[in-house]
Amino acid sequence: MNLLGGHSRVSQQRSAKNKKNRTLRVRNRGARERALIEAAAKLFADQGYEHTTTREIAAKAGCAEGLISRYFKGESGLLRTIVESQIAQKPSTPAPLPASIQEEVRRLVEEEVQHLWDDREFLKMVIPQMILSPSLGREISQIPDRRAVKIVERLRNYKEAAGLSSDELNAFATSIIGLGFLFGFWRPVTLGQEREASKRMAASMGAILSRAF
Amino acid sequence: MNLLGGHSRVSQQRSAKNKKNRTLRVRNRGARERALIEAAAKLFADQGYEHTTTREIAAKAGCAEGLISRYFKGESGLLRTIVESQIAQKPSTPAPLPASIQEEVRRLVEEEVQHLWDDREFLKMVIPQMILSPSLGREISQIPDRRAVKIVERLRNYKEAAGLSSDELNAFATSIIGLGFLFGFWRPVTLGQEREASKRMAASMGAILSRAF
Amino acid sequence: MNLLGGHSRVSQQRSAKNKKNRTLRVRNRGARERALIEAAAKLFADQGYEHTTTREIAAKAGCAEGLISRYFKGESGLLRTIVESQIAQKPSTPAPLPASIQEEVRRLVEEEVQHLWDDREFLKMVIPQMILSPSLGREISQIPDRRAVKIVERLRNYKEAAGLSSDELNAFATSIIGLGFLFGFWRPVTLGQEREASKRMAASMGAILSRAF
Amino acid sequence: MNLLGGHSRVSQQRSAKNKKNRTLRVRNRGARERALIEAAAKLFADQGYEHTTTREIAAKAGCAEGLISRYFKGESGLLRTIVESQIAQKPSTPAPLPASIQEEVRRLVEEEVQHLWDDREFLKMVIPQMILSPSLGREISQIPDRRAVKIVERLRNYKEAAGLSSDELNAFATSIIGLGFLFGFWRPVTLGQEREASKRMAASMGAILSRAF
DNA sequence: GATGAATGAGCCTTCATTCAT
DNA sequence: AATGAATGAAGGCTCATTCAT
Repeated sequence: MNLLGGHSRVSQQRSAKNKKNRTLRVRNRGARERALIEAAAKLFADQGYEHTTTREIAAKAGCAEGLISRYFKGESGLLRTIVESQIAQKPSTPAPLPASIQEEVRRLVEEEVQHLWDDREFLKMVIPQMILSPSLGREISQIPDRRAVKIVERLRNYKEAAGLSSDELNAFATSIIGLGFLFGFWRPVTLGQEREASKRMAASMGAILSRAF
Repeated sequence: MNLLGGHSRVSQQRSAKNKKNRTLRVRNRGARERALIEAAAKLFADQGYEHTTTREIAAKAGCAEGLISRYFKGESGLLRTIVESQIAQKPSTPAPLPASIQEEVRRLVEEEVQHLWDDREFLKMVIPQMILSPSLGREISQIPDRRAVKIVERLRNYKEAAGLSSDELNAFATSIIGLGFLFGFWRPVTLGQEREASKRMAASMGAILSRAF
Repeated sequence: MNLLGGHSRVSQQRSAKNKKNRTLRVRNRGARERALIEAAAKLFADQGYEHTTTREIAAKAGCAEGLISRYFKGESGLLRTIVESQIAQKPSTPAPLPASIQEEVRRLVEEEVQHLWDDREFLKMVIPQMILSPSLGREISQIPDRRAVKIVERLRNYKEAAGLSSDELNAFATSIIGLGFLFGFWRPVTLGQEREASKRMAASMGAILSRAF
Repeated sequence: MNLLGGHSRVSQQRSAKNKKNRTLRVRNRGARERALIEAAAKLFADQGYEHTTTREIAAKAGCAEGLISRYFKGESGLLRTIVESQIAQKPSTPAPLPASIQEEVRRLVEEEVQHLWDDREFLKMVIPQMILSPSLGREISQIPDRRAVKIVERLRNYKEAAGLSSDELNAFATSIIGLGFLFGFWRPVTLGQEREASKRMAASMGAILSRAF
């Protein structure tokens, strides 16, 4: 009941009983945002974005549900924030070049497998959204494409790479990335193959590919 | 029989028990089930299972919403029915063996690319669910695994295949399937790469792989 | 937990316990719509549109909240429906013409006062919305404008009306409507004047106006 | 002093108790209060009280949201402050009496129309609340009632007014106020009639009314 | 004193399922 | 057998207020 006698829809004066057993408030926006992002990323990966409620995210992050809307403009904004920060991620320092291209190919395959496995939480989270939204897919494709460019550059350091045209080299690098996806993420995570078996298969295939030179 | 035109298993179970008025009833029920399956498969692929309402499915199929619960025990049963019928699908007739293993490898890659492209609607539909449900992933992994076995069998017809161990051959076949997935589905559909570019990359890679022998 | 192991956001299978103590379902869409309209009109008038929750409307109408969205496209659609049906209302049968224009003026004022009093629930409901939305105001202004035209027509039946120009006659009729609004609605309902006092004032003013001829 | 520039009663109460640093503090607090009142009055009139958030008010006033609770005991207190200051408003200096009562009646109508037009922002703000709260309506009705008394007093200066009883005179004055409301606020602001057309209608009606004497 | 981060109750809406017709 | 009206349990979001800083 407000000033004018009407029932206010929103302003129900918080009664005295709420003063007790209230959680201590902390003021730290940055930490709250990070907690929400972390909680959401985990839940999105585990249950899927569609099955994750803002209630769950807030509970896991230990803060109020309303902050999701306020900080990220809604649940979808939270997803977008996570995706964008992942896309913007800086590349790691490159490994030293092995002596032979065969060695390098094997190493690349192994590295990609590991990399995709490390990113599995992110992939589980975004793949359903990529399928729904072509534009998101295109945005995310920057990640493997940039990696492919890096691989081509590395392979060009070996004289044997001269035997392949630019397009072939590009297809080769893209395929290495793809095999990383396949054996690092797709088969172990999505198809449920045992991870060690996946890695062995990848290593076999790396060895076979290295013979292309 | 393709996914979207497949006979529903439910309709086959039920068709026997209607003794009277059989022709009419069977035709009606079967037709309705097929209409629902077809409508659902299209909508699930386009909008995702999570964003497809039973209302939409019924509207597109031209029948009442309640039938989804009645025939398929709910929306999820409809998805299950579709997935199961796809898994149970009979393999198509194999192509004749080319003269050289190089030719065969190139052909296999191309065939896989085409195959995964043809199945893109199904994949778009199930991938988000596979990520959510390891058991579904394991079930679906039967499909590529059976194909890999077939590929191994075919490659064994060439003497050059003897140079690879059984594990290597298996990894090789699995990788071919994976490249089919990569260039037939993943890159064109999910990452938004132009389909022809994807096919060219796949052909390049097929050529490179064929040199492994 | 659904088919795929994920938690469905919406499809929580209704457990068996709900089968008991469920209200009997009646299938009568028209009656439901009318009940909702009636309940909403009353609540909107009493508490204001902004302070009326769909929960309250549904409870008062004795049906499920979701129907408001389904039938009227939301709470606002319910308001729109009510307003439109009021605007479209057929005019009542006109009273017989009194012998003198003086009598007619007094009668008109009285009639308008009564009319606006009768419509007070509707006015209480729409006025806040009219103030918010100019377009709604313009739409609703059709009601008094049509009434003013009718009044002008009636007055033209008396030779004394010839003493007023068309504009004057129009202003006169509009003022009669306005006095009806003033003493029939505004003062008794909004300013809290005692209704009988309002009516007496209106009668006084009617008498004074009648001397204009 | 106009509504939107009026001194807050709260600020005057508080201004005394700050002994130290008075000038600065008083100026700041008073200025903030005035800024909040001004911002709120504008927003309440434009969007309605119900649709105005404290966030918006604070943003427009250029100060912190929390001050609304602190200074005015919440958003509703802000509205109450505005309304009370308007009700308490001093009457303006009366115009000189024209030679004829006819002239005076025409002048009064015109004056009222202008007056209600000037107050339109205030009316847009309070009308929805008046409809919700009879007590607020009664409080606000002081404003037109006091004006009606003033009009009666003025009319009594003319001998022609003696032809009307006290009640009639009162009804006449109240009707003039009502026509001011009708043509100065209701029709142009709420019904969307063009303002000049409203004024012309009012002038016509003023002329007609003046013939009552 | 002033700020604005944080709270959390409550709102409208959606939608799979049920069941009277 | 088929329909679609009705249900009701969440879900995301808003926003006045509180209170740590």
